[in-house]
Amino acid sequence: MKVAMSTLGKTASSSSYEVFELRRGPWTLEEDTLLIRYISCHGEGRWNLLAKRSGLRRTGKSCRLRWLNYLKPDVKHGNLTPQEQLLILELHSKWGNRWSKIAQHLPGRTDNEIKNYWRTRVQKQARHLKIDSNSTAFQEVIRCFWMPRLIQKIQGSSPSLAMSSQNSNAQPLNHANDHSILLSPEATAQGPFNITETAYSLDHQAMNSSSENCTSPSITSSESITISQIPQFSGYPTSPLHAMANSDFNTLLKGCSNVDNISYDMETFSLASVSAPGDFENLVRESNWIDNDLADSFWHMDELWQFRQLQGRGI
DNA sequence: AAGGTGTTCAACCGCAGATTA
DNA sequence: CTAATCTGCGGTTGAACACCT
Repeated sequence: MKVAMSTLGKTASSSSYEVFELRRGPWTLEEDTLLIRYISCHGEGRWNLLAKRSGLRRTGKSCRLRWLNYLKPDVKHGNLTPQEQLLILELHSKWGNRWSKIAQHLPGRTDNEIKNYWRTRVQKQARHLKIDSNSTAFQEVIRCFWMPRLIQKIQGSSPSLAMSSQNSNAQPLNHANDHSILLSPEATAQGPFNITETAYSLDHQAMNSSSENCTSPSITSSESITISQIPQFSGYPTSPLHAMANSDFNTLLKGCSNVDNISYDMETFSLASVSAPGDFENLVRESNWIDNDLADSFWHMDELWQFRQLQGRGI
């Protein structure tokens, strides 16, 4: 798959018109190696120069994309965790398709990956339900069914989340604008999404019934944070996160990433405000899509990535 | 087993704003 | 100041794979 430089129009620098062909399409192992080597010697940035000097027959754009989305060491490969999915849903409700902005709050995840997740998973469900993914109705579905399920999943996979933040081993997270987050030393060391020791206390019964009456989980807060310390959410309607704004769940999410500038609208939150339209409740229950398609949709890409890494090293 | 259909995600494209000469 | 170039973003595409009939 090759394309002559002259066909690229504006993309190609006018000063760089040369008589060689640019490669397109999937990157080969050799190209990856070349790019990694070049960047390890010269650093990233100045992509057009990099493309010329590295010997890669690629545009600077293509090199940049390959590096940022795939080769960069801190890029996470593999399935999005329920925590990450939850954060994406919440941030998308606030910012819309601002993928790069959302990605900034999911360390190791790229805007491309988040965009793909949204289009392939979230929008797919909207299509199944025959509603516009940008509609208020679909937002309701996400808020009342999907998010609580993800929260359940998070809870289920991390029994220790129920532990109180009063854990004697807890220590303050190094978080610029937050003096309230308490994480165990292990959790802190594990990185932003390993929050198993984060204070997290929810009313299980309310949680379990959330998909039936669409009432967001009621809170049995251990009050490790005060309302004044909780950032204010001003985005689209209240969500399970809003519902839990007075709980340690905020601690959980904040532990997930740098969401300092997110604003939680505590003033507008009330349990009454999160009741769901019955139509969607039935629709969603009948289609049974949440459990099957979303919360449980985990793949096994980690192994593939590790395999590729080994290949790259010639192992 | 084979062909058709659906899904995923890496990569491309066009555009706009930022930077540089 | 202006034009050229670079960079980053969001939308879209298409190859590869999975699933279904």
